Parts: sequence; C-alpha cells; structure tokens
Amino acid sequence: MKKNEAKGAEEHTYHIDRKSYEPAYSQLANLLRRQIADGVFSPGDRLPSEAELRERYEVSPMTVRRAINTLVDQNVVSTMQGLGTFVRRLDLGTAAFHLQNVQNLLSDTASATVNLLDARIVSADESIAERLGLAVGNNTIYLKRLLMVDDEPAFFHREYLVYDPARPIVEAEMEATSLEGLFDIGSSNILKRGELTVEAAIMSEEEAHILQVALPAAAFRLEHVFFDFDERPTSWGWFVCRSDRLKLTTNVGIEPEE
Amino acid sequence: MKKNEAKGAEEHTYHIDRKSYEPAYSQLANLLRRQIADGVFSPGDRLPSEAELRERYEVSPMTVRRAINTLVDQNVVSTMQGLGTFVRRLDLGTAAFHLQNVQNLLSDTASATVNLLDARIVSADESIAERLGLAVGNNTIYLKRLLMVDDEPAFFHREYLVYDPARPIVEAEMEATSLEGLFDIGSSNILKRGELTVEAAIMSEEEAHILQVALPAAAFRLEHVFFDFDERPTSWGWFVCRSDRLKLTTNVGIEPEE
DNA sequence: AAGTGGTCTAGACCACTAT
DNA sequence: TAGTGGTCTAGACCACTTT
Repeated sequence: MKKNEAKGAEEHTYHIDRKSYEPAYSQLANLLRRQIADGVFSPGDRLPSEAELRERYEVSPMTVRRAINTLVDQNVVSTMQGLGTFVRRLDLGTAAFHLQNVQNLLSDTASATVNLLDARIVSADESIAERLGLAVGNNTIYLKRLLMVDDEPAFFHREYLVYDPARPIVEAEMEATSLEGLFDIGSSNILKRGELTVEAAIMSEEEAHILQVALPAAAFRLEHVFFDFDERPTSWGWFVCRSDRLKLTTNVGIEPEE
Repeated sequence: MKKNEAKGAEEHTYHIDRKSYEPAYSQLANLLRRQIADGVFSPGDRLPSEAELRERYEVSPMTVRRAINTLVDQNVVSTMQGLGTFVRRLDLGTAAFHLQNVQNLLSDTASATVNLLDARIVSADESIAERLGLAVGNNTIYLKRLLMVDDEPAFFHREYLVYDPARPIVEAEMEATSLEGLFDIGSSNILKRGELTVEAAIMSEEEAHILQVALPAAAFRLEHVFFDFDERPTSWGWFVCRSDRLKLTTNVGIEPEE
C-alpha cells in the first residue's frame, strides 16, 4: 500500500532543525502537516498530545501551541478541549476566495493601465440616494474607469461618491488612475470599512461594447459600499469583469507546503 | 468634530476585565480594534509599543503579542520589526469570500433537499480523462444532482468519479443526497485536497431548463478537482448556481466587533 | 483521578530600525 | 545606543472529558 511505504520511508525525516532560519513553531506546523499529507495521520485521527509533541521535539509548550494553532487556522486540524487535536476531513465549506490573488495577477502583468472614461457631478437618483444615505437630488461625483491589460479591456468600474463641502473631499479617489489606487482605495485615510458582494450577471449592451465582447456575455459584478469613520456611506460602485479574463481560484484541504 | 467627541467620551471605557469569561488577549484585541474604529488611532498611525501596552493593561508580553497577532490576521494592523505596529488603510486586496457563508445560508433554510437526477457508468472522453488522469475510454461514475431550496431549484452539480476496482470505492459520494454530503465531501476519508475555481458563465439550455430560468441567464460555475492521499485526481465536477439565488458577500476594513 | 487543550506569566535573547 | 517587534522558555493554573 502506497501510503504505508511513504510512512515507513520518511519516518525519520520529521525533525526540527534548530540552526534553521525558519522558526521552530513554523517547522513543527509544517512537519505535522507533512505527516498528515504522507498518511502518518489520517482524517479523524488524534494527533499526539501537546505534552507528547513537546517531549518528542524538545520544544516548549507555547511553541507547540502556536504550531497547532497555525494548523487550526489552515483548517488542517481541529481541537477539542479535554479530548485532543484531530485531523479534519476535506470540507468545501472551508474554502475562501481571496481578492489578493486577482490583484497579484494584475500586478504581475506590468501592462495593466487604468483609463478615466468619465468624471462629473451628477444628481442622486433614488437608488444612489438610498445607497449613499442622501436625499434625492443631492450632488454626487460620478466616475467611470476602464482597466486595460495587455492593451485589451479587462474590466470597468463605476462609482458614485458623496459630494459635500462639509466633508473631507475624497480627492485621492478622483486621481485613482493607477491600478494601486483602485485596490488601495482608502489612500485618503477617511474610509473605515466596506461591504462587498460578488454576483454573476449578464452584461448590458454598453458594458459589452466597452469591454469588446459579443452578447450575451457573462460577467462578474463586484459591488462595494465604503463607509467613513463616522459610519456614513461615502462611496458606492461596482466592477464589471470579463469572465474570460478573471477566474477566482483557491485550494482546500492538506497542502504539501505552505 | 464628531471623531474627537467620540474619542473624549469613551476614553475611559477601554479596559480589560479580568473577571470576564472572555480571555485577556481577546479583550485586548477587541479593545484596540474599538479604539481604531473610534478614531483614537487612524490609518497610518503607530500603535503604542508592546511594552507600553503590557504596562498600560497589566498583561504579560505573550498576551500582548497574541492580541496584536489577532489584529494582523484580521488585516486591521501590520507590524514592522524595529519600527512598530501600524493601523492599515482600507484595502480591497484583503477581502475574501468564504464558501462557509453559502453553506450556512443553505443550512438555515431547513427546506434544502438534494435530488439525485442521474447516476451511471460512463466512458471517459478526452476532457474527463485529462482531468482525472485516466486513459480515454476508462470507466467513470457520473452523478447529477439537483439542490432545491424552498421547493425551487437553486443549483445543480455534475461529477465524474474514477471507477477503478483497485481503488477504494467512493461509496459515500454516491450516497451524498444530503446537503451535508455535498459540502462535507471527504466523508470517506480518502480525499486529501481540492482545487477550486469560480467563474461567471451563461447557462446552457439544459441548465436553464433544469433550474427553471429564462435564457440568457447568468450563473456561477464552481468547478472542483479532488485528489486522494496518493495525489491522484479522483473527482472532477462543478456546481452551477442560479445567480439570483446566490450572492457572495464579505466585509473589509475595521469592523466594530468580531 | 488522569489526561487533554486553553490561558497566562515574567522573564530571556535575538533581529531589525532609527539616531 | 535605544527602542521596536519576533521567538522561545519552563513552568503555573484552569476548564473540560473520560475512566
């Protein structure tokens, strides 16, 4: 059985190197994860107790605990007080899709540029007023941007900003014609938090035209509302992404190395 | 200025209650996050040093460190060795969408049921063979499931499983007609990890018919490949979700409480 | 009662950054 | 040199679970 071969062959390679630059807690976490990946411990199995691990690898209690906590954070094991630490089964529910991946993807292609297509004052209609907590007819700043990757349109962005002389102006927002500015939204330091939703949508005729795709076309729609430190909505907008230019990917379960 | 009012009024409410059931490190993390939310510390500001916090709140170094690490994990602050701990600015790149939210959503509606629409042996075509690491013509188990919520179709699932007498059979997979079975995929304990991708797509005619929506319709497509502990692909499949029944939501930035 | 994980202490030493 | 975060120790005490 392949599993047992691996178990026997590599049993003596699980150790902590105190001369390494990698911290002991990290080495221990990786070591345990590798043992699980190798089948030494299977889903449902109990790991050695913290006292055993402390003795076997000659580290202090806090170091063992930190290693275990790392594995808990990675959904590799779960702990039950009074019972022990157990290897988790594969579970789709632990999956998470990180926007950072998208950002890295775009940053890697050095050819990503942002064009400001439109910027003007518009009067809030009902939906804008509702999202931004304004009265209908109040002024807002409307921005429309197009992000190009490799000279091809990838996604575009619409945004409505509160326009109120009594509030600090979000000038940095209007100058956000760089990729960094689009993601590092709060460069003005007045925004506290945001609410995000992603949905699948059919592109409108205008969207398809700007992004140069044929209808009907599917798109990701990432909507955002940002709030300032007084909890007032300050920005409402959404990204529309060509589905052929964007895939969200992630892994779940036991990865060989982190 | 509203910010300063809050700052003055609540300054004396930031303290740690040693009689509380909430651990000190957690209280300290929440306390600091609340101060940031209240504007006591703004994005870019340096937090008090760990030595100061240790003295001010009368806790040990490890307790301070754990509180700080908690905030680092929550993307609230970032640390720089030799410099200090700084409040992070709002950053879209820190956002993550968790499938757990979807699972909870479906679990809450007690009326979610899974119907097995089809289950049979099919011969692997080129794309199936490639994904499952098989030769064209090898046998696979084909499953088709429909998940209903409130007596309405919400999404459906296709899956191809390796069918090989030499491998442990994934019997649990075939019996997965419960919601739990769909998400807690590895109930047979033979699956180690999975690769997931989400994309926006246009429904096929068959998909639209099964899910009872009019064409053209947008849909989330969640594709998965699962590997066993010998790193062999074992399951390839995908979920197709009605976009009006599924939205991925998340928050980013400084939340008032965790 | 024995064994488990969970919290916390009061330091030590190190690596890094600034002046 | 002084101050910062990063790691690690060697225990203590507690809460919980099983025998």
